[in-house]
Amino acid sequence: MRRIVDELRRKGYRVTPQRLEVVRAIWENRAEHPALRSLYDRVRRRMPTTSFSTLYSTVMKLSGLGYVRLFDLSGETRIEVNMKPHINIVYPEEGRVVDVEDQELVNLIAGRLGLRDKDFLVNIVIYGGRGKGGKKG
Amino acid sequence: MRRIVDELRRKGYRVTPQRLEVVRAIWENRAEHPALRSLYDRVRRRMPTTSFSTLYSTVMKLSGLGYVRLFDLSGETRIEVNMKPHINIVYPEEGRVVDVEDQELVNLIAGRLGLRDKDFLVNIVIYGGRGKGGKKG
DNA sequence: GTATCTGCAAACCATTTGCATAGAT
DNA sequence: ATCTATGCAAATGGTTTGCAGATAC
Repeated sequence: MRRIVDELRRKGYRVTPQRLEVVRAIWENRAEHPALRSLYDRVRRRMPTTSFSTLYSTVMKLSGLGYVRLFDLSGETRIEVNMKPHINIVYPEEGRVVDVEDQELVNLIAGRLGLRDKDFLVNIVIYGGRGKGGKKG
Repeated sequence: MRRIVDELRRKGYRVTPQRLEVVRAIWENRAEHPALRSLYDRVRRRMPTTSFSTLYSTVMKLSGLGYVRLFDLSGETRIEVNMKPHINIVYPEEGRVVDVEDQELVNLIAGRLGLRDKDFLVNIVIYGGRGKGGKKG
């Protein structure tokens, strides 16, 4: 968090109020893996002079530096801050993503599938009831 | 496959040449979990008088009936035909999705996370090398 | 015969890009 | 002073929708 900001500065990137607020919002809302647009709403509450462009370029920078990971869910880009291989339970119908702390299971999966030295994320997508209606998961 | 077509007819949906070819293309290319657009290209090779609209509405129908499942990968909608809980290894950088047949591991995960009666899919997303560059996974 | 399907074209909408100005260092 | 960041506004691109004419039943 502060580490990220320092690292940015160290790498020659500039730390602007907008950027600072984007990083802060990502950090504070990391549990819900927010979509870019909902993150944007949050950021604007505290720093109204932030454009989506700025948020976007900041997120891309963080992703490129490996501080953040992006994945799609139902047509939106969502943010994952936990960079360690771990498990997410995904409820596409509700747009909800829940972190599961079970390193033992992660290791077990990695061992079983030969992912020992791989950088990976386990998304377990839970489909609603009957298989009716739902679109993209 | 033929089952699907019969089922469609039984439910009062009409089986047109275009629709037939869409179902066929989905089935034949199921292993690569094609994106809608690439599926469309395939369909047009055999049945040039098919619009994207038609493909789209057919896929949505199949999804609604529970014959097919849709998920996002790097901004595209991709198709999953295997409706049983199973494991997909996803390589977002290459846009590749590989089915893994390991029912034992699936059961193990389900047991461990209490997903016994849930309808789910395990997507294991493999991130490329350094964490640089890559965008959405 | 008629309710559904097809295909064209337009709408949608999150994302992505270009560029002139502002600002961090 | 310099070089990166900001924000506006336009472009992109896959998806989604509306509707008049065509077609499976």
